[in-house]
Amino acid sequence: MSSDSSDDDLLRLDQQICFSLHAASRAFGSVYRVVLKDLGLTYPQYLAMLVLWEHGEQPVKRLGEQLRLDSGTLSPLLKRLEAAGLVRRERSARDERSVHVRLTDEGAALRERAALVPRRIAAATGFDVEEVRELRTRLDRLTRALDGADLEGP
Amino acid sequence: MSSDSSDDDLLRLDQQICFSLHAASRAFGSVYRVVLKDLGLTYPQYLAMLVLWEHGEQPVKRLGEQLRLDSGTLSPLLKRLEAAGLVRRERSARDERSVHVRLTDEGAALRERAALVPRRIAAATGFDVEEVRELRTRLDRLTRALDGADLEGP
DNA sequence: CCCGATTTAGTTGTGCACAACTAAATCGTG
DNA sequence: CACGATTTAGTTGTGCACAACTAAATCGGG
Repeated sequence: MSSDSSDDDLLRLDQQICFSLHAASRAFGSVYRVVLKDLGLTYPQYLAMLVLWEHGEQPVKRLGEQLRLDSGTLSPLLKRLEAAGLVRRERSARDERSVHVRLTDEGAALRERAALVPRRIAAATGFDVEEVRELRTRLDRLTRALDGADLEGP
Repeated sequence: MSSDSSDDDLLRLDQQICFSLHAASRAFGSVYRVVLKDLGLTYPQYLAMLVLWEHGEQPVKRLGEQLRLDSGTLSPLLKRLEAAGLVRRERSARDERSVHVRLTDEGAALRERAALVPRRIAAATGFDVEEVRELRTRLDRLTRALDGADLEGP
């Protein structure tokens, strides 16, 4: 990093970095909201369903690790999915601390209709597969760096 | 895009794209939350202050355009900034529909302490200036594409 | 075996995002 | 000028994110 930038320059640059990410994330959310509307899912609910469709029944804990969400977010979200009849939650008999989440028949069936979603999203981005892959790689590296940052004073 | 990908492949790929962005945005939020804590600002409040520091007094409408936020989000956020003594809101005399937001002396003074924030964030990312610039360019292009998407069915 | 530490979900409270709506001021056209 | 259309903030309701906390089950060292 160039050490001759003024703090004022950095304040502007800084705005653009964090803000671009923030804006892109919300723009994605808007597009998903429209596309997911007739599935009756929100964007975070769709992410949870993706994990369940791919990996099947699992405890809340593991779902949270894959989604990077804690129980404070997942518990009410899963309750809503259960109320919608898409999943069931059951305390494990072996370890009564953990709650296993599994798809209902209806939840599993929804996968068929969800299969149309990715193409519509991909079309909306206008990005090709290679470009998306590179962007994803950078974002994942960024996430890992941010997660591991120690944030000592300047 | 290759047309020989199965819908199942796309469901997985799709998860990774939207999810990477979602995760990166939240990871950024976490880092900002820690760094901004002793300024008494949240991440979105900091974004609003950045705009005010750079462009000065302006109506809620224009603030919303720059932040891509509507009044439903901005009104309570600005109320909290006002309660914290950082901004004042006043109905315009010329057009009483619009409310002008301006920094208080305290709000303007906070800029000095905020000047330390960008370097700490930049350090946490581990990205160099050029890499950040390229990532920002891609994200902005993505946001524009998503904003302009018409979302016709497949 | 026992009791403190750990693990796992859930609850509570705060704040952001956004859709849908209301209220009031202003604009524009006949 | 009158009056409907538009603009601008604000309000309400839903859902997500996360910190801080609680409750209950399990684990493990003495």
